[in-house]
Amino acid sequence: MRIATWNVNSITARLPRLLAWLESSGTDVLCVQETKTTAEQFPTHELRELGYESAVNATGRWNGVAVVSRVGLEDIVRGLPGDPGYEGVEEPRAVSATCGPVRVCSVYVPNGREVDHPHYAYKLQWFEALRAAVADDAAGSRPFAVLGDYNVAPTDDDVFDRTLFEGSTHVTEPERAALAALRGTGLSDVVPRPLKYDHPFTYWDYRQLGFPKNRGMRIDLVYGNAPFAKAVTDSYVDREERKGKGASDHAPVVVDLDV
DNA sequence: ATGCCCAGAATGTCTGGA
Repeated sequence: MRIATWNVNSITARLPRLLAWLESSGTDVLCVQETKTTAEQFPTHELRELGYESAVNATGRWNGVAVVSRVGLEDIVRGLPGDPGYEGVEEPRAVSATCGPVRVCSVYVPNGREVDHPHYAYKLQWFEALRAAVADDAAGSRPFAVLGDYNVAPTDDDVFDRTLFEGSTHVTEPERAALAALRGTGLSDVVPRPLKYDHPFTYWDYRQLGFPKNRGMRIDLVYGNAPFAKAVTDSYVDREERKGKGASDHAPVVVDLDV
């Protein structure tokens, strides 16, 4: 089984590339982030024509997540129990589903903006809600993974130049502690192999030749429980999808499983 | 070559992204 996660930065803008990539890559289950649509605008019908069902949690121009599967889609849970919300509004940042033998949770963790911004406190609160929400599945015997845009670089090697990130979100100790707490439920980081260069970056800024200069970050992560991790046969970043006109600023992370 | 922000809502110019 081939599972992937991809922050598409608008599923409407990305639809031609998304449909082509699903077919060419042979992906069975795709966790999507930043759909930037309402649920009604989500391309459910186009995906169904390719043989994929969709579980969508989306409300408009910001955020939005989905699980797209051609191997079954059951027990859909939209949102996160205990989601703290931002400025009184719960945002569409999580959706879970069971796809054949595997359960997945597609997440779009809040950005945080600046360390002294309320959005940063919200980010840490959201991580704690995620930890609590996935603890049972993480400890279970069924293969389970939380896949998505975590908006945290787990180590200094996961950014192209650590000195440029001092004082910024995505690299702070509390954010990395939140990742460690999540791993503490029984999840481990399924680190992909890079297809080029030394580090498996998953995001490159659109500006200033970020991608050609490989000024990237690894912030799209796959955290799998022990049965999931044991089944992994390969994992890589499909950086080809970051190339050319009409690309997202994130590349898909692909995981192959023997399940 | 992988190439010097993009998307959405809106129609001028913000917000958000990381």
